[in-house]
Amino acid sequence: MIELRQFRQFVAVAEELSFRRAAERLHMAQPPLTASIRKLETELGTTLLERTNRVERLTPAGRVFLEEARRALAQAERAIRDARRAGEGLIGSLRLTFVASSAHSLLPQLIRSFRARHAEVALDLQEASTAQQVQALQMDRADLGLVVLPLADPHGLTVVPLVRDSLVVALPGGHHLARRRKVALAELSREPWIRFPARYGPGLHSRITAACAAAGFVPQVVQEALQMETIVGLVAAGLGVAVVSPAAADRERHDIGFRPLVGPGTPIGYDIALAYPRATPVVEAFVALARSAAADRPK
Amino acid sequence: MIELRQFRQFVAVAEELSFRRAAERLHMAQPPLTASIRKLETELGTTLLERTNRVERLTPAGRVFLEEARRALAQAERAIRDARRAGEGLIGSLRLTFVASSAHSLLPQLIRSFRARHAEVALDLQEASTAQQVQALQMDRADLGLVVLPLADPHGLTVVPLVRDSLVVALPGGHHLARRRKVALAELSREPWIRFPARYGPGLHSRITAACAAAGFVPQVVQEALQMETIVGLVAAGLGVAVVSPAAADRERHDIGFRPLVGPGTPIGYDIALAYPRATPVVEAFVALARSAAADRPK
DNA sequence: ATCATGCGATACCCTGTTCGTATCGTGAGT
DNA sequence: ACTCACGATACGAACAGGGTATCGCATGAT
Repeated sequence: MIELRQFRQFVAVAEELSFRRAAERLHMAQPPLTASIRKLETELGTTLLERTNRVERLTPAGRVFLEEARRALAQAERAIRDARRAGEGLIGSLRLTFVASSAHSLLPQLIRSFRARHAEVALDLQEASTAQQVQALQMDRADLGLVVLPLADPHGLTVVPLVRDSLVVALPGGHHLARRRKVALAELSREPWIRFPARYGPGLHSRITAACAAAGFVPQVVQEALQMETIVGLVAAGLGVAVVSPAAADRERHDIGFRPLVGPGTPIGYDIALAYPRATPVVEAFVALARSAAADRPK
Repeated sequence: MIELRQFRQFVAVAEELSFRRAAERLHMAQPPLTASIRKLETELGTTLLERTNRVERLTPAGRVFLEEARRALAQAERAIRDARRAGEGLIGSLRLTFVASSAHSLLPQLIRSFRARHAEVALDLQEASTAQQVQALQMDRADLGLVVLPLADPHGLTVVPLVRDSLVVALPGGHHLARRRKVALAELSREPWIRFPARYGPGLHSRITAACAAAGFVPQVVQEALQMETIVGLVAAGLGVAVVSPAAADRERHDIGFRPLVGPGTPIGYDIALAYPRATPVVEAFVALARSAAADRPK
């Protein structure tokens, strides 16, 4: 059976047109090279070199073989290189799902730094609720999910908590609660609420609703809005208060204030985590990157 | 260094998803196969298979490597196959030159039968005088030439005589020489001649001129013509006689006759031969074919 | 729960191949 | 004619690849 070694050896001889120089290039002695080429010719059933006392030229078969052998060597190289790069997560694809609430702060940052280092990984991004993501991950329709904890059924999934966001309440300027350093959830029981619709980020939505129920009230929602900008605007206009992720606090202005929201004593928070069914190199690379990004991030 | 054997082994394992079955397919025992794949993974610096107790699936790197390895194997196969076929003269190219006088009888027949057996050989046909061909062959501008003997300077060329054509003289119907079985060249000394122009087949042209000189006369050329049809027509019309190759005798009609031309006793002939500087497989195949075609051919 | 089955991993040995060293034969250039 | 350079040949040593026997372990059946 003909091996790549013989390809490499023949290419060297063909390019040098000298057994001696080719042997040098291959870091081997000349006699075994001669023998190897001879064996190759026998196996091919044709002569590749026109020999006199020295190598004169290639035969037509030699010219054909040289060209095709070079291609084969290049393709073998490519196979090896690509496998290595795939092993390092440098090429391949990543089907990443994410909760809507991460789309405005955490996700863009992660995507940017991942793209910078793994430009050749094809990213397939898909927004989905945490429950949908768990299903997708378990059914091999996604590789990695950015979810809100806790997971109802984390069976077969590795879960890596990334950041704990404490919720904040957005208050209109001059609101009586705005004088406080922090606001208890129960204090919002009689305030008019502005919320994201439930279908947009059901995980976070239901967490808040559950927390309110635990505090003994049902939020009085006077308005729903999809865009963070809209919500902030409505709050600033005095229509009501809004419980939002701290990412929204970037939009601090004179006519709106953000205050930490606390439950019975402790901040009301929600954990964002990465979940995946199998640790492929690409997944591991992304997780490692996300971990360090999360560590850098001020709580 | 990674070898094709490892490619083949991995492809087998990846396709069977079982070391045992793959080993069977490869006609080897399972333990060395396991060891070989392990070594491959070490050399690649990445794992290719997800193993539990058995082979579960390919890793992303494994999928990449499988695809690229298949391509590499296919390319290696192609290299081997093409080298073999080139060695048998089944692929490649042939730069064939030929004298104009062969273009109407011998050449087409050779080309046809060569093409039938060597369809994938690229034929590069070029008409040239014998002297030009000799030069082209010696300067590696042609691989094989169909020439008229003798060669002035056959240095470095192998010459294979193919056929000896005896010249014939074409006579108008009713011409006084038409009653003869054969005609001596000297008898044409006072006849009006119709000839090919000298630039069209100088080899044969000069042979005839030389033969006339040896017979003590210079042909009285009343008309030159390029096409065999034209010459035959002019002879039939009684304008003169023409010395032509016997291939023209196919055009025998009631108003024209063809008679063998003899010198002092012997037929005046000319030898057509193949000449080549190097015996490549394609050249050898063509020469072998031409020899057997010439042998079959009635003199 | 226990046991049988099947698969891959490990341990060990052997054979064939491949490479290195030494040397020879032979054309080409001086 | 002689020398030089190159490829071919001969032979020995090291190694890698493959074979056999066996183990550990997960899965599925009883």
